[in-house]
Amino acid sequence: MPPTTARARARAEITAEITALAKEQLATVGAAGLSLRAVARELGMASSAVYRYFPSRDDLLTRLIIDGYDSLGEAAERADDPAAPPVTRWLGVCRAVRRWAREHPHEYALLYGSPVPGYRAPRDTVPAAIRVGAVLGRVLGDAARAGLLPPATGRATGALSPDVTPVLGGEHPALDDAVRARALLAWSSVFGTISFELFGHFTGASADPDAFFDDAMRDLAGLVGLRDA
Amino acid sequence: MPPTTARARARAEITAEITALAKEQLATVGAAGLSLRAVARELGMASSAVYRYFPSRDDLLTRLIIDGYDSLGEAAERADDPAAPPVTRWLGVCRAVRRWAREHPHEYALLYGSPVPGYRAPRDTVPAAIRVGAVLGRVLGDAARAGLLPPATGRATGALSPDVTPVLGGEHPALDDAVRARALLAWSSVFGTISFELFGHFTGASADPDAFFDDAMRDLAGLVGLRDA
DNA sequence: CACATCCGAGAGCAGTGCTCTCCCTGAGGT
DNA sequence: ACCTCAGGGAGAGCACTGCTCTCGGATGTG
Repeated sequence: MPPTTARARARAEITAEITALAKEQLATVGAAGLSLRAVARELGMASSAVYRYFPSRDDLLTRLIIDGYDSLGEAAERADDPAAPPVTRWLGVCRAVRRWAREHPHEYALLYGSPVPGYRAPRDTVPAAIRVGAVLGRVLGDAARAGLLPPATGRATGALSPDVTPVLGGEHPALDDAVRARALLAWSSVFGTISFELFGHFTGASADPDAFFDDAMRDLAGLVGLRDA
Repeated sequence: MPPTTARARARAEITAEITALAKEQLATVGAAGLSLRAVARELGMASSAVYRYFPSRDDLLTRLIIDGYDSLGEAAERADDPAAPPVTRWLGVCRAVRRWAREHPHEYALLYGSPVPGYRAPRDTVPAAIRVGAVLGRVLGDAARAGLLPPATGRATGALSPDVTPVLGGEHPALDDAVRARALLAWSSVFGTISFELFGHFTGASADPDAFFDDAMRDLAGLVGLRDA
């Protein structure tokens, strides 16, 4: 259902122009430097006019955040080859995430860095945010179903909410809370390593960042119990 | 050598007052909301006068960053009981870091969140930043020297810079690059987990965050080869 | 005492997010 | 065909920011 009325068409178009320009500005000056007035200026319209499309700067940011999650999620999905063995898949997805992060550092910082001041992520961002995690979760679930996961230890700690089950591989005898908890740990670890690298906490620590990252991701795969063949 | 001249005394005092007030403001409104003018106002002085003490807002931030690293580092050091077994020590330090992070969320975000826009951390922050890592490194080194680490695998990938050796346990036959790399991974994972929790990426995922964190940290300890007894 | 330095205050510049008011255009209903 | 009324643009304005510059007064040093 493309917007039939000319008004709606124009509105959608201008909204897209604004977000595109904002994304450009985000990529160059970062989230904190993103200025509504600047995009308006560059777009040749009064700053007040932009408010017809985005009620506030935070709403623009929310748009960018959602788009960012989607862009990252898509990159992860595209990088995943369901036919490949588990560890290979895991590594491939991790590499894709890292690659995306290095190509879009400001966007990455917006997603996984400090929350924007006084800004609470609205619920709308959740579905997009889950996409990346879901890819890793699928790798885990597929491995379980292929019998490539060690038997569950049964050390269910009750630390996890049942809500995460579907996104972390789904139900399977080899997937108990302990495994899922380790998957969650691995997930946050992936972003921890990437963040550390991107935000400069590793500067001077690794001589070969690519090799270090690959080794680390393989270790994480091993932590959650993934193995090939 | 306390500053004898009254001028220097007053200067140090006012500098301290400014940082204290800035820290307060940081704790309430966050780094992005930190306003030099507000500090000046609350201090009863003209905004321009503050610039006599801090050439720019970023310099104030640098001060807060260094203090933050030191505060966190001290918390970690105080939490470490060198007499305890390795995993206990590891867990204790991790818990202290998490505790500090939860008590100082904005300060934590300033240290480990997105880098401040257009702001490059000066070299001064490095020594303070290393303190936390050094505590974990010491736990690793002590474990190695106590013979509580599995023998090195010898899978030296050359991914690490030799600069990290001293801070990651020092020289020891049980500490090769593979172990150190895993320690570095564990380090970033600790902060990845805490960041995810603090920045809301775990919301709804863990029913018992404390238990989840402890389990995760224990898993990480196992990953680097730590074990008790 | 004289000189130099330090340091506070005020005005001012350029920029920000956001609001309010005014006005015109275009779409929908009668 | 007309009238109405929402949609959307422009401009002025408010309160705020970081930062600079200039002007005096206080303070320490030769």
